[in-house]
Amino acid sequence: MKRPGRKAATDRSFVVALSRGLDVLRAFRPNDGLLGNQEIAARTNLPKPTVSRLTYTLTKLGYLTPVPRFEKYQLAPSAMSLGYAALANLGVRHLSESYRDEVMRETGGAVAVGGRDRLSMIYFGQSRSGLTIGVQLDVGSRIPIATTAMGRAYIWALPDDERASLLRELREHYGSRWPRMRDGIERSGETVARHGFAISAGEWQDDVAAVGVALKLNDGTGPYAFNCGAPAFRFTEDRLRSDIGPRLVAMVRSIEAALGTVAPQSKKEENKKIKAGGKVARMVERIK
Amino acid sequence: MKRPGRKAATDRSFVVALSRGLDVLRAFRPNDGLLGNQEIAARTNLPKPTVSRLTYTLTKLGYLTPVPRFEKYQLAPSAMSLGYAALANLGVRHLSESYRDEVMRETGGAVAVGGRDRLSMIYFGQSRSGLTIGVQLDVGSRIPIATTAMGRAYIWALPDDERASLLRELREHYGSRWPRMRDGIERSGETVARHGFAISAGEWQDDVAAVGVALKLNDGTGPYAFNCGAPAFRFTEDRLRSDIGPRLVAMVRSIEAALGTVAPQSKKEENKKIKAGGKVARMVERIK
DNA sequence: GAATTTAGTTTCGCACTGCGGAATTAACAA
DNA sequence: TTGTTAATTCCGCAGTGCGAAACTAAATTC
Repeated sequence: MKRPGRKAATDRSFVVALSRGLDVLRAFRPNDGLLGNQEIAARTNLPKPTVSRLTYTLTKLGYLTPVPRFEKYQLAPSAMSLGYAALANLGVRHLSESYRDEVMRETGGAVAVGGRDRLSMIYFGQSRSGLTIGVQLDVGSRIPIATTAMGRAYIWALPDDERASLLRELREHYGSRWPRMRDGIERSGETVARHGFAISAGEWQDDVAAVGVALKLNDGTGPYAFNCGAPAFRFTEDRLRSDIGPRLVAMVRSIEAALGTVAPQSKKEENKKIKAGGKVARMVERIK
Repeated sequence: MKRPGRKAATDRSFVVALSRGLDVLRAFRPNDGLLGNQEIAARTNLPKPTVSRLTYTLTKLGYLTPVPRFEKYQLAPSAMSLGYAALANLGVRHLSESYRDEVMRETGGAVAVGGRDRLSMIYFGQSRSGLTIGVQLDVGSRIPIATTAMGRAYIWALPDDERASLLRELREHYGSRWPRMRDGIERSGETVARHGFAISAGEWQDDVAAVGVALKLNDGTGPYAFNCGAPAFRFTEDRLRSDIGPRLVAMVRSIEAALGTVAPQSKKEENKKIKAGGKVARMVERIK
């Protein structure tokens, strides 16, 4: 008999213990700092002894710190270092910095790049001036995909099939709130098609207005997306359309040019890509 | 027969698969961005099929992205979000920000807080002005424990037994280079005892000079450490001793006061702590 | 100060996972 | 073609990782 609570028994390459351990780490969300085994068990739906073993392992490895005073655990610095290795390797982050700074200075808005994690976009980097008060987002911050300019730009940069499955996930997640969100997403689909940027004015936080533009890479990763936002009184919807949006589009196009993302650079590369087709297809299929 | 490559078979609570999966993630270091299964296998000393399964699992979970173009993997945004949750929960980071800023302005040096991961210190947060060129360290950056001011301050804030075992690890790690490092560490032990700060002038990077001061918490986590550094021509050894060092010590004492780290706050807490003794001891013992 | 509640740990037998040596497939290079 | 290098698939089985239930230990209630 199959034990309860397992993933599909058929997938012999999926390492359940690893998945569960990472779920335990993810149970720690910003601002609830300390968690006991009990709470972790509740959040992850894992039985207590299993959680006990996983926290024990994670502690030994240095990803969790016990806080004896409260008999709870806290994420440790090691957990951080995982993430920041990721950051350092995201070329877009570094390469786009000067472009972001420039647009920030020109527009007075905060400019950021991010990528997707589940149903959120995560900030890789951002340019803020002392002026851009209000929005206090840092590297690593999450914003929802469905209601933000960055997220919507991302959605419309996805290949059709991936977009479809993302939208399905969003629908499930949001339940009754979905129709309103879908409308916003569809509207931005139009602005993306027509002008290259998505808009969200007051749809995420009612005093924040922003535009978003996606960046596609040709290495199979991404897409990523940029935004430029400010308090609503500073970025009127008109200004977003006529000034900020086009500017951000221009910025991203420049970055694309700098990255040479348009097409494989050489005959050889082109060749490689075609030949790799079979293998890649299998790879993607399996991951799907 | 025991299979090769396993941890001590006796520890029934240690989840090997989780440990290995995290090792795979850690195999990605800043600036070598893409790794294939082969390279991961080499770095982690795991057999190829095992790596295959782990990368498959991590990819499915969204921690790795396949880069089909090169048939390799890259750390994905999800990996980052783990680390960020850690950051957001480190009260010291946020609470110390204004203090750090002030010292940065007063001294012209970059001021940072960090904690330990293995044999490195990791930056949680830092204050840099436009003036502090040269040192380009970001949140998440690693610097060695043995040769930096931050690391040395940390070492001398550890309880004796933990310090001893850390020093042992360092000795093993550095081999023939150890004696020189030990000298530096010992020297800073004296300055810490006498003045409260550690110095590293040109011992990490020969054009960087810094002081470090540790912060002990009474919740059982940490310790953490602060540094204040600048190009060597700006911070002469004399100035470190007479000006920067004392200033950083004063800063950390203020932060400690603000955190109320000196003793348990209430009779009830005190009580709790004592009663918890037995359980805590067991916990620590097991983790040791 | 006994009874209850709440949180975490230990036990233990065994089902099934995760393992890894060896074979296989695939993409290139010569 | 043949050789080389890298990744995946096979597959039998050792032993890991599992989780229900029992247990311990604090904190709380009455």
